Amino acid sequence: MFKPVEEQISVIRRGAVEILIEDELKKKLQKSIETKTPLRVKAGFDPTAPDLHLGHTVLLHKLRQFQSLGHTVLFLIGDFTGRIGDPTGKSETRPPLTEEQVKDNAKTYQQQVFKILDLEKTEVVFNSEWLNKLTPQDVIELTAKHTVARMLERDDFAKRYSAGQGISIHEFLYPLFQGYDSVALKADVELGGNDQKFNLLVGRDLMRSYGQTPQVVLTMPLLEGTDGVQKMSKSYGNYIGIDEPPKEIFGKIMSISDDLMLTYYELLSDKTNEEVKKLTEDIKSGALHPKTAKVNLAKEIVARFHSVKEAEAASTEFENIFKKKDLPDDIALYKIDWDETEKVWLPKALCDAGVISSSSEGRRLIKQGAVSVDGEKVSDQDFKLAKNGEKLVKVGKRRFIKLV
RNA sequence: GGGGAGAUUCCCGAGCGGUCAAAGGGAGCAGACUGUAAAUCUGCCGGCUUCGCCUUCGGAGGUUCGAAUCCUCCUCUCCCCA
Repeated sequence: MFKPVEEQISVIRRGAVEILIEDELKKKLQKSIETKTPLRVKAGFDPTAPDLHLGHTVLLHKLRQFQSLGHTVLFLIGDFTGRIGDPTGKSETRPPLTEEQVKDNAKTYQQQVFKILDLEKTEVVFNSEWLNKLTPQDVIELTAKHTVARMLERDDFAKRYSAGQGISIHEFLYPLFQGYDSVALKADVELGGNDQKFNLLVGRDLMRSYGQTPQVVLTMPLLEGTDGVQKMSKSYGNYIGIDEPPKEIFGKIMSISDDLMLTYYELLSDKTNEEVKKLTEDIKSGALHPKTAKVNLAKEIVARFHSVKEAEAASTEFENIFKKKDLPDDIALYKIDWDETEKVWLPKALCDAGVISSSSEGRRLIKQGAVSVDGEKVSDQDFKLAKNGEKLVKVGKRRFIKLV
């Protein structure tokens, strides 16, 4: 039922930043084959953000690969930590989530996650199950297993400490609790983003302290967002959500830089290593046009979360709008609230319609020559629309609205 | 407990009491170009029917003709000493 160790390893290794320690993983795999027992592969998720984006899927893909190899995924929802509220982001203190919210989020999570994961081979677990049961005594025992100096080894702690930024005590507890999760679950492997490396290693130490065989740690790179600068995150507004409409996903992928596209291929595509390598070379040599490669990537991703049909449709429409400068299929209609004069200042109307955020923005856009009504460019900032049937207004290249 | 430093527009980060809606960078938006919503270049980037007006610089007061800039108190953060 299980493939040979080397074969499994090559799949597992793909795209990973690090595997600590690979030899241990081999041993675990060997044992799993001998005992016909699947490995328990753990990955933790924060219940504060129920909307998954492509960044999350990097990890999910790796989990899926484990499942394809016959192993069991422990999908851990960190509801305990979520309910405490993580103030790491100093600018805005996250309010603690209620039990209700956590449950709702968890549900949404699962709906999305199983677009990628195999339901049959997944155990969904909540860490409040065991963390809530810890007594102060237990917590002290847990904290006694680690030192402040070691905590400060963690990169971001070290940086913040020397930069004079605050570190709350409970932040020290998170790695410990996360590690304790591994103890409670008797995990064989834990996956995480590269930024999680420290926490994952704490898990190894703790398991050893509790007399278990330490988990193997596998880290995956963080996916950069559409800006190509920061990691993909909802709060940076540079994310591509897997629940977004086909057109959005397609468009957003088309907006990433050609360089970033290659990274996306590596981390998100189902193409094999060899295929990705060839594609990279072909782009470099000019044999393959980067746009073509990007279109293919966009289609692949859209198809994954929607369907091949919708991916094709999104692709066609993209070409129509940006190449042939056609109109999209479905343009929103907004009914203007006409006054007695039956005229309305265009920026105001666009603002009311929600196309732009203020009439000042409308003025600016007109000044920049970005607005057209029924194909005619508007140049007068005071342009007034008369009540005269349906008007098609275009703002910039990709914002359309019909005004009535 | 004592002594210092700081809180600025989406983010980072400048800011002589007037010329500050506030430098610069990033993000974002637009235009040109193009091979795409890539890259590059240029412009915009608080609000208001805008050659003017209104609201912003942690909060509340105060000093001034005038404050993001000075004073007082408050809240929060950081550092050093204990």
